[in-house]
Amino acid sequence: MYDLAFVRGNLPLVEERLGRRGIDPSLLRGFSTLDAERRSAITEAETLKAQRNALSAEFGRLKREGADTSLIAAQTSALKEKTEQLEALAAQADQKLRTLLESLPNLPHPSVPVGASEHENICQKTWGEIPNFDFPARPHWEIGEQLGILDFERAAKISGARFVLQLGSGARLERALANFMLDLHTQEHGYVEVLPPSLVNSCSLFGTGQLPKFAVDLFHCDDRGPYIPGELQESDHWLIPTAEVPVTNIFRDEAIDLSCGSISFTAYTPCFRSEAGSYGKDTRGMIRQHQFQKVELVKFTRPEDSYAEHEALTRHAETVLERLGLPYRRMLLCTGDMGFSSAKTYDLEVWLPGQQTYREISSCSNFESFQARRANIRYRPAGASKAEFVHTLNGSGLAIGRTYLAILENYQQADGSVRIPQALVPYMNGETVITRQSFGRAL
RNA sequence: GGAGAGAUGGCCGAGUGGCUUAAGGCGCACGCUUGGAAAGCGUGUAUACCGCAAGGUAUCCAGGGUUCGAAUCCCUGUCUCUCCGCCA
Repeated sequence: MYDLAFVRGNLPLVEERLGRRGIDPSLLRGFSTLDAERRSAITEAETLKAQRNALSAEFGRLKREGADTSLIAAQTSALKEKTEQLEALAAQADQKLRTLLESLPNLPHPSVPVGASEHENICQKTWGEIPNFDFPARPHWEIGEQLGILDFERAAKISGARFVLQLGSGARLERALANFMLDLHTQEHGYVEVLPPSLVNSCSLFGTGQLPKFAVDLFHCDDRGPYIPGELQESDHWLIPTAEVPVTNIFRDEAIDLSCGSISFTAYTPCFRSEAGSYGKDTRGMIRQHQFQKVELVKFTRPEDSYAEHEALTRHAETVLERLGLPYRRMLLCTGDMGFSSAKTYDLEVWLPGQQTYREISSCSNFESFQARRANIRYRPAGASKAEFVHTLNGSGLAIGRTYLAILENYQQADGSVRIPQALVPYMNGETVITRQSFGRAL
């Protein structure tokens, strides 16, 4: 969400930047009228209220003196009616204005290339050697199922499509990755580990920008009744689509201390996504699941630090891939491919030999003050009397499921076994290769 | 799930219909005092919105209601605490 006064004072700029995102600037056409309507209604209503307050004080004085008060009582009653009408008018205009502003995506940073789709993203770097196998590279679902560590059929029986059951060394690999990533970020990159709730209320989802527009992408619990579109509650429950939501909302409605620099959190959580609208896409394997686990990086920074922190955070995510020896490239997303709340995003894409393609494994964004304004997260700049909105950033560091399958595909061997990257061996209790294993399945 | 008690400024806490945006204390900031510090004394200390400004409006958990007038009375909701039940 943008600052009202900023939009008012910079309408052409806002329209131009929205245009870059492919948003029709005529959306803002009603802004000026609505803004004027709102302001005049507020001014009038407040003038009347001031009169009413003065009369009420007078009433109290007369009452104490035992004088007649019937005239003033009648006057205030009449004023009250008029005031209420004007207030309703102001509230209506305010609501419309708010709805308009809340529906607009963040303005792209000037360094973001203009483009309509992912095809216009810019590759900024590539890292690592693409493996050259002397046997046909297989996709992870074949590798995992043959090793007995991934079971998609039974997961479908238990829960339905887009779930996976991990077993034995396969389950352990997931845990090893989580621990490896958390240790790296806490011990070498200065993040504080947090373990947030996996269910959040709708106010939190509004704060990070998922609500009200993207409700269909989320799982909603009906323990407090159905979701009424647009209604924000503090007591309903949604499954988190990413740890970004609970972690960014840690400081919702607070003023935090950034005098010593940024605050950095890392969190390992499950993530739940409805994947509505992705029917038939990535149906095989564990690329696109209703549930996956992710280690997330979140930063709260002063505005002047946020772009340097964005580069740092992205490097932190890249370091995970480099330590694991997984080839990747860094893409600077164009305006048309960025998420709703982001001002600038880098995607990290890992090489998947089984599919001969790069796939997104991390998305690192600077939201500037967009989320902070929605979630009301502020800080007091040194020497300033007024609190300002912080900048928030986050990135996957990394999505575990996709890291997992990248390891299966990049470290596969001719005999179907999978080597464990050196950095993970200590987390695998010394295991260096995953070989075929069975767990009660008739072989 | 049942019963009860609460929610007031950065913090503690007073306040049961008008003189309360809110006593008092703590904290913090500035000044005086001091060789320096502490103590002491004094002054100040929320946010948002409207307004060119003077100033005004709103906010005592949230939303409704009663009233000429609500922090205060009524209703609903949320959260916290205590006890009981159930439970990893």
